[in-house]
Amino acid sequence: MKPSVVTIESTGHFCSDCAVRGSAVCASLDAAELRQFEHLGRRVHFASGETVFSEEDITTSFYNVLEGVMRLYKLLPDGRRQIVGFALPGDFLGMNLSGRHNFSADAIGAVTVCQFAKGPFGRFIEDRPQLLRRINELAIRELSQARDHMVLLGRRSADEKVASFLLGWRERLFMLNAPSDTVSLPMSRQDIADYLGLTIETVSRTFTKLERHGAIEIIQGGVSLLDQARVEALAAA
Amino acid sequence: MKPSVVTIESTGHFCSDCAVRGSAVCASLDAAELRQFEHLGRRVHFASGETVFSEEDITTSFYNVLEGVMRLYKLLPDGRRQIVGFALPGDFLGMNLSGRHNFSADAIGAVTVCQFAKGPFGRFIEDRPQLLRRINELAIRELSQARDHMVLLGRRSADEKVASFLLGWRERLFMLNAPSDTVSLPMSRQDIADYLGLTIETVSRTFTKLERHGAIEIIQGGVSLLDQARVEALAAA
DNA sequence: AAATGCGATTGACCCAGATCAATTTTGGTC
DNA sequence: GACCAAAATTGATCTGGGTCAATCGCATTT
Repeated sequence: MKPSVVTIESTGHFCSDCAVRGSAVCASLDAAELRQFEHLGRRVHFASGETVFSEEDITTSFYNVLEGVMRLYKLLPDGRRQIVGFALPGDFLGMNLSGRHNFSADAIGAVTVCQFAKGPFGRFIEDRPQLLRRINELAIRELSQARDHMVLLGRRSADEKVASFLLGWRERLFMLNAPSDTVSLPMSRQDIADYLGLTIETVSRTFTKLERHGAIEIIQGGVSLLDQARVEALAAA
Repeated sequence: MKPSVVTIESTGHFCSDCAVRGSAVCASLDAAELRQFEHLGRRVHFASGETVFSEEDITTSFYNVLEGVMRLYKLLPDGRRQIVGFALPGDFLGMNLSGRHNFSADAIGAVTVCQFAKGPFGRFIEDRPQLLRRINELAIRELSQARDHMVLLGRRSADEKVASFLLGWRERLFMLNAPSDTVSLPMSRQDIADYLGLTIETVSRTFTKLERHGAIEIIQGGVSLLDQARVEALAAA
């Protein structure tokens, strides 16, 4: 979907009371640095379905997700799509070598990001190895997740893929805030399919199968984990 | 395979005439720093099939590949294997967050690495942001490769997987040294299968098919690219 | 409350790639 | 150069998940 209305808030927000203060890149900054940092970023809102940046776009900004969920994906020339990850509040996007993004990102539901212009942000990092170290840390974590996902894509069955996805997603939501055995799934079945390397039909059938076996209950906007042990068994660690 | 004979050379080597001087982490160091750096690493040899480190091992060292090829892989409890990458000279291994490796690595053929103890290396980085930046650069490059590989694993057909693999591997060898349309494949068919998320039979059949179509010739220890355009077409970039 | 439209589900059928099972080729080794 | 073991190839068959094609829900609009 193409961008339509983007809202930019210029003022009125402070890093010190930012929701992702503790988990994002900025976690590595002290109070004084944070005040300077504040002037670098601006909050930007995206409506559901809007594209935040596209693969092969020149990188002009870095983004810190504040609210909402984004899908990160790559397309093949013939339209096949692979979702390489979902971004949640606290995730940092935009790192690259070539000066171009190497995946596209769009909003699933309403999204707020903290946007940093590349130049000023780069200069700010320059003499703050702490921040660089933090960014490195995030990159290494993502790398580890990426490798786990390769195992899933290359070597797991459809049942295992869906079960691991549910557990992994639940875990990520848990890390953020809401402890809950009802797992909210803001993304579409097609998104899940493109994340797991399956078709939408297979994802749907697998959900239904899990429900028939009493492992989950499919509810509005998500699922309820009824029998976590069973789902874990299916995920086959 | 378990470690058997590991040869350690304590002296007699200098970073300044190291084969990977220009491409590895050390590329970010100046002559003076290089002399200090020299004392941190030691060259270690591994014989074919030996394991350099295993997943879940406590990280005690970082490694810089100097010579040879390594397979990097993860295993599922039931033995299914996914190769998450191949390491070539210049590659840097061992970065992680948890203090444990998140994949295993073993030698394909004879391998020489430059091994750094975690502590001293960490301290050396401490006040050298240049080096940290270099490591970050390498991590980001790997992340980009990992995402490309997710697309391959999740959304490409067997033919496309094999064709892209051949082109990608040829490209990596090209970057290193030997410009050549004969592509050396030091890894086994099983390794290729576990890298591409296929079975050994499918890899073998696809090679044969490519050969029948005149796109490649299967030779001792590799293949010869006869019709690169055709292979590229199959890879469907 | 009927109409619309899109996401999700379900069913019927198919096929790419897995599995199972022999060979064949290659590389050592005595 | 005969022998053996491991790797690779090839063939026959099977099947998990894809493809094609209807519905089925709902939420939104009129």
